[in-house]
Amino acid sequence: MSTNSYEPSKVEDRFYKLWEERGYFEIDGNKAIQKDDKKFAIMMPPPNVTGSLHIGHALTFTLQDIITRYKRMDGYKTLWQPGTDHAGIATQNVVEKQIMAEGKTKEELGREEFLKRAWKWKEFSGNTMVSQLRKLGVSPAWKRERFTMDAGLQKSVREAFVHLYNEGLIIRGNYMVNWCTHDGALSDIEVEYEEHQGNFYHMKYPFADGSGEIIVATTRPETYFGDTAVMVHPEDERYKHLIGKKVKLPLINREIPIIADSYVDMEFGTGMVKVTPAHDPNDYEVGKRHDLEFITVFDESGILNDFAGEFKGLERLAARSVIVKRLDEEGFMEKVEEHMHQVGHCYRCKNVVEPYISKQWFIRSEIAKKSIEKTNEGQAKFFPPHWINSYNSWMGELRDWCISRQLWWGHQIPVFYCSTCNHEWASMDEHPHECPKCASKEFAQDPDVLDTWFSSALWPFSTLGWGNGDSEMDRLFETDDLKEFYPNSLLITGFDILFFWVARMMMMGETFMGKLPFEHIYLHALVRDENGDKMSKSKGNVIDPLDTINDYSADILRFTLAVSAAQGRDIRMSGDKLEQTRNFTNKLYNASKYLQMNAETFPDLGGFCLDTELGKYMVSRLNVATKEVRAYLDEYRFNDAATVMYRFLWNEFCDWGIELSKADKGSIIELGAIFKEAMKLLHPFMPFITEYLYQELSGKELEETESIMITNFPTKTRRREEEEAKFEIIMDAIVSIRRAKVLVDMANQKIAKAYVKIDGASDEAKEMMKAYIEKLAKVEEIEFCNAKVADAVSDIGEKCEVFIPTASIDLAPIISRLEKQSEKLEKEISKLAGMLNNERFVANAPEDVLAKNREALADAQSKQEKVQEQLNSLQK
RNA sequence: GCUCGCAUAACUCAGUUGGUAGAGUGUUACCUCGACAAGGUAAAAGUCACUGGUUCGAGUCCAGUUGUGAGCACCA
Repeated sequence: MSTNSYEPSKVEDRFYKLWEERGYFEIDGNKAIQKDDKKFAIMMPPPNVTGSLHIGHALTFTLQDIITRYKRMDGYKTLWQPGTDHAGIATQNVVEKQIMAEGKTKEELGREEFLKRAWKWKEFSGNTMVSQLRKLGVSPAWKRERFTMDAGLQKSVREAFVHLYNEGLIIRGNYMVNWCTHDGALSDIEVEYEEHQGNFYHMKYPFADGSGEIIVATTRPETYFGDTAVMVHPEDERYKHLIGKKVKLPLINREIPIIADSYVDMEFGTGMVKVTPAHDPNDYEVGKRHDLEFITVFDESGILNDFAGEFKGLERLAARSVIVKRLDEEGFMEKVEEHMHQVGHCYRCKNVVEPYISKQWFIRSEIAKKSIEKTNEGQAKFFPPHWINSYNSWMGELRDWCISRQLWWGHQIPVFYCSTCNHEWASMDEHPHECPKCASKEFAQDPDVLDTWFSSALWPFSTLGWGNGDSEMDRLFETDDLKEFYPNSLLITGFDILFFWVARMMMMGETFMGKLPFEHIYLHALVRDENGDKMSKSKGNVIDPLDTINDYSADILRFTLAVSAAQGRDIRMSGDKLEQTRNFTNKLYNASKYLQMNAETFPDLGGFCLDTELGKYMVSRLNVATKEVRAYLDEYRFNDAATVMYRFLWNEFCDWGIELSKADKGSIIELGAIFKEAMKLLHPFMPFITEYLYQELSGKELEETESIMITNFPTKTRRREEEEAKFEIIMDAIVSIRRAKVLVDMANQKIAKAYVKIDGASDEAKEMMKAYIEKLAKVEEIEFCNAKVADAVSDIGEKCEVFIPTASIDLAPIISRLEKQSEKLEKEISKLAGMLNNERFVANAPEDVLAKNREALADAQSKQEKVQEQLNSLQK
């Protein structure tokens, strides 16, 4: 190694390029280690094609990459399917703004020209996301990268649509939908409700016969032009007699009846409700029940129409204050109260959403039925499991899904209307030649496009070739893909798109493939800032993952995210945590430097026999770590798996392995091999530094050899109890001596002599331990003894007792420490004795627990004896 | 209103079928001893939110309370 510290920027791009060029990321990238019938498939949730990488992406793709690299190294034929999403509304809005900046409108440009612009923008901006992703070191099968509007996926969308259309599962109709006056129709979940301080306007409606007036209360006075009734509860004694009478709407003087409907809550407001069937979902139902007229008072852009009389031409929200003022002037406003209520906003543009009657396309909710059943039969498993509750409750209340969008950017609905014979049909053919019924050439395609989530709902199988035709076969997908990779093994995504995306994939996957699309669904939480606040541009607390990669490294960002990713828990990201990981990478670098000071290169573990005691001990610890990392990764416990690596490499390998090797240089070759093996274990988390150190210790350059990423993930998990027991004693003795030395103010000094009393270790074992203890405890000479040593400071460890002879030292602090220790032991003894004296405990507790407790009690008691003895001797 | 989380050391958080409470950071003391001061050694620090229950035994299971967060629904 030539430099003084590891420089990630020098290796990350270089390694990534080599990995990708060599095709390691592709499904046969690990061909040499693939095992029969082991297949793993995971889909990348396609990020918005014109977006840029944010910290949430960094988290989700890091976790996906960890699992993918793990499976790939573990011999699975692995597909991680990458791609991007066309993101209808978001992308269209961006392009519209560009055009507006040029002083034009999209209508002036025309649909065709607009789409050209959108594609251009997609080409320009579409690579940003994927190139940023590469910086993160992720390893999806890039050669298969898809786009939700590429040719094959357009075909699959048409295939799906036509199928559902012909089955009657897609229908078109005039219904009340969520309408954004900017973005058009939205599905139910695209509306975000927010608390809003509004007003409750109490309006006077005079009776038609001039015999007085009634008071109705509303939050949206501008809709009253569409009122076609006033309703009261049929049992309401106050108003019963009014049912059937007529009132006149203020200013416009249209007469409407007072009707009775039990929907009315008598306690709320005045108990009199204006009914506006065309502008309120409840009133819509009331209107149908009572056969009322549906009067729409503003157009698709929210501009009031003729029904609004003098207010025609005003925008609905702007009109409110004008209307209220006028009503007040004319004496129609009884009072205005403040009123807190929920107002729906468009999730894209934050515009206030209106209930609006419109002719739209819907997928009927029946489509979800089987996928709900199968999920509850356990055919797909959620991690963490409680998400199934949210899934069920949402799926259970599912209403028809509005899938048409008044946009140009997206999959245009493949339905055609013949103007000659009025025939309507859905066509697989992008450009049909004639009406299939009357052969007329006079027909037009529905102008709307499909909800973006319609195409992403097909993602788990459309990317595998379903419905693609065969144009891109063997390039983007292969013939057997569906057979090999459907259902996908796993989905990793954020809980926030459980309904938007996961649920939709479940219904579509089940419908078209007959099987749920995933075996496992891992939903991760949110990344927050160090104060636990949500990151947002307006708050200015956004952490840009690319900045983090530049300032630290991709490895550091990845590991920090992984070690923080406890299931179901939000992640607080902070500079402190990144620094902790940076220190960890520095530790690894230095450990490797130490190894290289002692040998040029190191073999791979497994190619040779471990001879040294230390080597055997460390390999046992590695095996324990291997077992744990595997178990944790198999359960998607990323934080636990990462913590195990941290613990093993720092607290075991460096703190003890390397230190002990200073007393046994012969073990260093073995430790190097073990370290290399540990790099494999760590590779999924930190792909770059592990590759670097692995090659360094092998004395190779990646350019001339195979990558660590297609070596076998460690499999050995056998523990060597015997060696572990020996080293536990060694470490205990070392810590005990160090503790004793602190007491006599000799902490960091070398001392001449120390005695160690170990019960039950053979002379041979003791001989082996000697050098290690001398070196690490800094003692000139260790002598093993069988009895207490007089005139000595002692320390009682877990497995041994040590004595440092002393002539003249201050004993007071030693005595106080021992007294404290004695108190602690006393507490422990009374607790354990209490348990063991309890007949019911002894009768009911399992044998191994009893044994463990008895042993613990005996231990504590003998320790206590020794402490007491020590105290006695010192206090003389 | 319904559903689902969370509450453990000063701070951030682990704690997987119930079996003597863990990590990192921070704190204190000491250490430049040839991997690493982005480091080392040692130490101190917890009525596991509260109340009750089940059990021989509860941070862990059950019921309730308080605080806190999220999702869904309703609101003329």
